[in-house]
Amino acid sequence: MARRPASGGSRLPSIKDVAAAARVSIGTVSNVMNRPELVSPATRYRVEQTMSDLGFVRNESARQLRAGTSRTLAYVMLDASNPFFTDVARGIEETADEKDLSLFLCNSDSRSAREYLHLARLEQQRVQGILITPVDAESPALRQIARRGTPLVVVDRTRAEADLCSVSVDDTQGGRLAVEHLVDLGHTRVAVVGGPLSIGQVRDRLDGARQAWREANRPQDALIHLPTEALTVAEGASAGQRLVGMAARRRPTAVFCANDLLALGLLRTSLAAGLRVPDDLAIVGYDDIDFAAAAAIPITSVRQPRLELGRTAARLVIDEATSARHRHQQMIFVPDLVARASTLSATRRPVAKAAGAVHSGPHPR
Amino acid sequence: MARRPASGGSRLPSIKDVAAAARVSIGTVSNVMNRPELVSPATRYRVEQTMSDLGFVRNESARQLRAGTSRTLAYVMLDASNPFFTDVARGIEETADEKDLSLFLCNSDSRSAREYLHLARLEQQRVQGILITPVDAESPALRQIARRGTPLVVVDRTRAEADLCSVSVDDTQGGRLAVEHLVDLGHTRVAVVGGPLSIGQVRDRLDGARQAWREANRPQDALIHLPTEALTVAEGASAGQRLVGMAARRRPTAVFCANDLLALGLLRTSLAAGLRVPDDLAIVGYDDIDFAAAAAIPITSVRQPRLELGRTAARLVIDEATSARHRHQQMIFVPDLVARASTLSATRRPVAKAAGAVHSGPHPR
DNA sequence: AGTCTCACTTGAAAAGTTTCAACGGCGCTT
DNA sequence: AAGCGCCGTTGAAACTTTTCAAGTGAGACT
Repeated sequence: MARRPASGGSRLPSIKDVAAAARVSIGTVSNVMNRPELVSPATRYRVEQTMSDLGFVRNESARQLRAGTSRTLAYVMLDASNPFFTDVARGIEETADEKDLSLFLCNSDSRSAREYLHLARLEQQRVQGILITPVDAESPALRQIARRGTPLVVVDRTRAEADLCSVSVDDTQGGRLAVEHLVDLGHTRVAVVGGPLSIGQVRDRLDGARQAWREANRPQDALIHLPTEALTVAEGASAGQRLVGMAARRRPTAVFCANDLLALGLLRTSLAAGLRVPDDLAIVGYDDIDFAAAAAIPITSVRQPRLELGRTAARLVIDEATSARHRHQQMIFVPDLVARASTLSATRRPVAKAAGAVHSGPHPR
Repeated sequence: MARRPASGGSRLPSIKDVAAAARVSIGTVSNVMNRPELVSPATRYRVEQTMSDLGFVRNESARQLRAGTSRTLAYVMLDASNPFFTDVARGIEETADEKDLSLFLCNSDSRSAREYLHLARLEQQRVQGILITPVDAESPALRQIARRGTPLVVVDRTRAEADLCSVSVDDTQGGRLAVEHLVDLGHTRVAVVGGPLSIGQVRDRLDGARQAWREANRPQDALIHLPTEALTVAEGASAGQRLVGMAARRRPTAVFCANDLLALGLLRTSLAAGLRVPDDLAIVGYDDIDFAAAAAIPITSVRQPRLELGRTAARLVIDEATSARHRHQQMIFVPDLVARASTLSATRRPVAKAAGAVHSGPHPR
């Protein structure tokens, strides 16, 4: 059983107390923990007993100070309540587990000030590496951290300058896929929903949408933009209100939402207002979070390989931390479109199974 | 601009380097950081300049080793991809921010081994306090950690022994609310969906459901249990399959799901199979996550005050860490029911607005 | 001129661990 | 009996910071 140390205070026993109680030197106790093969079985056993008797807990600060290495990675998430990012985190975790590193999650909640605070603390903590989906991918603070020696990789964004590792998905291409899909289905009035434009992902996705629209030779003004303040279900619902408020003949017959949360909110408002989806209004989302497929009318969405994103990012940061000759890389994944009921009307649906999701392959141009 | 230290290696400059470059003693540099009012403005300015010139980053391990205090809290979450827990985390964060503490999130993913690993590392890290939604609330490991001196509070579970602080919501009561609601609506065949029973929350919610059923004098065998392997959308869908496979006259007319993820999965399968919700099948979920309200048919759910849960837990752990005379407390919140379209058929719906969610007050017995 | 105060600054100890050169004893070999 | 190598153990230095008693010097007061 664990007992408190005999001393009056509540101080945890140190390696010194263990050494004294086990009648060995401090060095031996340390060896028991770090290189047990150097210690004779008898001594080792005695020391281990003493450690558990005393309730010894190794002091990580001291360990790290002396040894100079830490065993943790950190991921600074843009929005912990968006399942997309928790899935990325899961991917990171997988690789971290393999390498016996632990992962700390921090949430910047899209606020630069919070992000900065987290980064400062992580750097002071001398974590092995930082993964971050930054509020602003071009921030010079990121490079500074990397330059000072903490490996850092940008997740889900690319930096214009290639001065850092980054792992991302081609958002422009994703936007194109979405709109090409709608064009293929014959839609001629389409709305793109999303904002704020300060978020790079949003900009790129909408840009891609516009490109595809232009290339399909559709008139500029038949693609309208409904701005939102954030990428949330509530904002999606509010955009939906604006949409259903429009006169039926002016109203777009399809919308592309910059992420699935918006799409979910918009779907709900539209159904509540009596619109039929997809017949009156087709909806495409982005991210393919589980909730998109689980919606009552499963939502067509641009799928990003989020677990793979996380895994790759973790691999890169570990490489940067351990390999002497590391080159920065910009990895860009290609998204694909998962067509579901929110765009495929029953008559056009290629597969009879009502519940089935249809994975499109790489999209034909 | 930040420059690398002159020395060939990539070692970060230490306080000693700063002192040398600014021609002051080490103690003065430390004072600049920790008690700037003791340092003359001129010196302070010079030291601060030097720090930023050299790209000095304070070593948190050394600071913590010497000062003996840490400025971080940690929350070990049961399932980072369940929005309920990220909302609890947000509540914790709020309080942590106020006290200028930073919060690290760890994900045990419902696996004891991972949980144990995280706890061990956090204890070694000497964090200020640990908040945890444990896989097993009765685990003796939790008490041991608290006894050794790391303040620890259990979130969303109560310990049978009151040897730790805990903050939770009355799950039995929540189960009762759900089933009372269904009984009030006249349902006579009800299914409860959830598992595994090793999860305390699930046990309590189902117990509450049974109690309410018994008290309504409904026959035992008219309340059936559909077990699940986990509390996920996929498992909910699979339970839904079993449900729709039943002969219509034997099939329950309402289900109570142990959480909203199950309810979402089940809702989707039911709709896909052509059942009308709530007329053929009424559905009640648990947790009232945002996605429950955002579903195409908004789901009636038992609401827990999750932000408040987090805030309170954080306050308790901080109290335990700082106040000399702290008494362990078990705080139990009372859930309430949010009635929505998934149980209120159009004819019975009390409010005409199609999209509106109806918050029930404390439920009448 | 001597003493006192005050505002800053300094130097050294201390925190708990890791690391490594050195040591002691033991069994072998010659 | 002397020398050697080996195994297990030891002791001390080092990591970077905080803390605090003590020191310095300038000005004020008597």
